[in-house]
Amino acid sequence: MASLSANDYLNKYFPQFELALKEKLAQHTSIKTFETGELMMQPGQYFRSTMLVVAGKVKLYRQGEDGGEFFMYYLEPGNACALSLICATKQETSEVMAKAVEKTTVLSIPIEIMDDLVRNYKTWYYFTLETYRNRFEELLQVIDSVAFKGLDERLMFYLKKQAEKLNTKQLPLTHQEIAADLNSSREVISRLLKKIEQRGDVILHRNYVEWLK
Amino acid sequence: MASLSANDYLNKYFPQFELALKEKLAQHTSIKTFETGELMMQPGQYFRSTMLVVAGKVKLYRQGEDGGEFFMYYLEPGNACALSLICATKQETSEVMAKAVEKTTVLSIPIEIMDDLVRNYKTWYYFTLETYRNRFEELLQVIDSVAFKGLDERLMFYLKKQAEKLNTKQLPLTHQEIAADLNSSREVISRLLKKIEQRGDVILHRNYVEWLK
DNA sequence: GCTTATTGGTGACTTTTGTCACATCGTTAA
DNA sequence: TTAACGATGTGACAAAAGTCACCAATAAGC
Repeated sequence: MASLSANDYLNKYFPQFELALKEKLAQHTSIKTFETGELMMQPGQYFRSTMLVVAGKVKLYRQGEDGGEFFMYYLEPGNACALSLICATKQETSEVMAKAVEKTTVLSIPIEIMDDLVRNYKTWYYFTLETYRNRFEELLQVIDSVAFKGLDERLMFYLKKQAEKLNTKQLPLTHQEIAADLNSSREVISRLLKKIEQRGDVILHRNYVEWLK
Repeated sequence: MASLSANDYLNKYFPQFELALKEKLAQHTSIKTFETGELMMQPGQYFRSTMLVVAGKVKLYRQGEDGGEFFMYYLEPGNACALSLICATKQETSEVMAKAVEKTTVLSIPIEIMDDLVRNYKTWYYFTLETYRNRFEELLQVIDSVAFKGLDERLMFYLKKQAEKLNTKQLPLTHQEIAADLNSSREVISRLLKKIEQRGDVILHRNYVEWLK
């Protein structure tokens, strides 16, 4: 695949941006890529730029003091990292981990032009609001599932979200990985998956789970 | 107490706003009050204005399908509701409950002038960013405590936050109320509080808990 | 005063979740 | 081919949290 220019990416994944904004961004952004598994962001790190995802997939998760993980949500092409929008502007540090789960490409926007963008490009301003709102709501959903539901329901919620985001019924997840994302243990997840399989909502295979709904 | 004008409130609780912004707001906002216990916002409701809290205290919490509650955070004078900033702009509905826990006064800003504010008043723009960031971080802390900690630690975290926000060591909370906020049950909370008392971190009284740290 | 409602305490039990120990089955690399 | 490793299954047990039943102390109303 021939590599695309910033302008190509903007046209494809950010069509709602006004023309002048796309031109401005094309002039000032640089394209960065991350390999599968590469850490893009970690607690305590400062931002010097904000990032628009244009290829791949980024996993955002919280890290517990004991080293445990807790999955929050994915970012896909067309998304921006809400935290980098905030932190870049205010020069504060991040509180979450971001990891590329596929080879990922981002447009890197230097913080110097953020002020200009928000002030002079209406579609940028709406985009940032939209971004905040979407991430906020995803966090609220995560809170819901942890606060009000048992592990079995959380697991269903998790699998459903994976099927939607990965856009396939064959979820390439081991029980161990699922357990890590839900901050639980492998055995418990295995048992719950069995129960869900007996109910007919999934079929279990080696190295993947088939989602039937 | 003689009632204050919008301008008085702005000078007192939003001193960082530039002069022109304060004048603008004073012209266009109305003052609203809510009685203790009054519901200010509930899921499914549309916003026609955004609110700046200038007196009292507002409790934000999530409501589960089963009717359970789950405390998120308080808003105090000087705070704005992040959700109302977003929702008002986008004319979408709220996902959380907000309740006045004291007699509360807010400045109500009509959505019509929001665009103008963000575009023409730098201090407003920074204020909204700050608001988003703070609420986001509070949510992350809540997620941390639910995802990684047992109920005993969550209880400590909760009491600590109450002591800070209510600015007193005598926390006016019954065990039943605490249980509701943490979406647990009264007996469990009673037992954990006893344990914490034996450790010397609190003293239990009727209708209040004395925080010793 | 007396009655009643609210608040808090406690034991016994169940359910959910986590942990440990091991077994099994595929896959992969030497 | 065989040893090693990773993924999964499973039983036994422990710990955490929720539930039920009931009691005692305090406060509020009549």
